[in-house]
Amino acid sequence: MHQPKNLQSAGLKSTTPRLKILSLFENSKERHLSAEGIYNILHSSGEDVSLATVYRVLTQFEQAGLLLRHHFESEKSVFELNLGKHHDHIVCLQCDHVEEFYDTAIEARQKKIAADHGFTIHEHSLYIYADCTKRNCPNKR
Amino acid sequence: MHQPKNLQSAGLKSTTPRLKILSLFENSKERHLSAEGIYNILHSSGEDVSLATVYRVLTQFEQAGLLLRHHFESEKSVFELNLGKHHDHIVCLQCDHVEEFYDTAIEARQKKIAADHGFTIHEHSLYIYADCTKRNCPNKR
DNA sequence: AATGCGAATGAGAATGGTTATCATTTGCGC
DNA sequence: GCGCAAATGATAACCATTCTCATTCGCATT
Repeated sequence: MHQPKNLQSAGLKSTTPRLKILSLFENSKERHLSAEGIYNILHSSGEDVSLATVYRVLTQFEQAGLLLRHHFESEKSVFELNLGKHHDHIVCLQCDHVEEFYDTAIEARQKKIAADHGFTIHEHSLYIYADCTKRNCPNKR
Repeated sequence: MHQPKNLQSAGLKSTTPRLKILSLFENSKERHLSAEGIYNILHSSGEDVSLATVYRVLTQFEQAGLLLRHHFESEKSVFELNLGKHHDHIVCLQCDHVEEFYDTAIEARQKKIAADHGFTIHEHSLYIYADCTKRNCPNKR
């Protein structure tokens, strides 16, 4: 019940722009997309959605729990489908490729550290910035 | 040799704006400051430094290794003196207070995870967003 | 201490990502 | 099919940050 399959169960009317953007996230092979990226993809496939609407829809989807927003080192926000499983990210500095990981030990340490400092964790973000040049860097920039 | 005491050893002329900003970081009790914050502090103490200069100096200091730049959840960059000891951050969502920590286990796990994925770590950022309301939240917003 | 020159600064314009405004259009219950 | 609230598109506005360019300053050299 963390990620509703359709828009109405998220309390959102099913409109053309929303459906297009949602299906983009579900079908694109790149899980992590920016507003501008989405706008460009839609326009290059002949779908006209205004940039303002892209931003509005992304924010709504985030609030509805459909999407997660990330702030990597670039200035723009990046979004991914919220599949309900928390994970952290490795971001390639060469090609912007993003890989996901989850580590029980890190999660546990964080909880303990926050507790030791008297805090209650709300959320956290862990981004590892790295080079994947020795591997097959998929989309060199 | 990681954090030069003065500007010339960092290859920077010692000018009034640079000296003021550096001493602000060295003397202010809040280690983490934004460009706007610095501008405001300087102006309320009668020191006139233009906002453009604040931004320029912060960027130069960062490149010289004097300062570290962080992107917390707010849209603006936050800086702190680079004392040469890496650490991560807990950011209070109530009052923006920042606390630092360092955990050997987390560092080790990160290195291992990156290696397992075939990456070479360049750097990483770990921010824990939390509530310190149960403690004495110093500057309620 | 006066000179000169490249670097630094200030004021304000410009930029890039994102949000707000408002007239027009659309989804959808009746 | 009607009607109205909600959603959209076009564009202006916003905010943090960077750029431009004329003026000023640090500092090495006389």
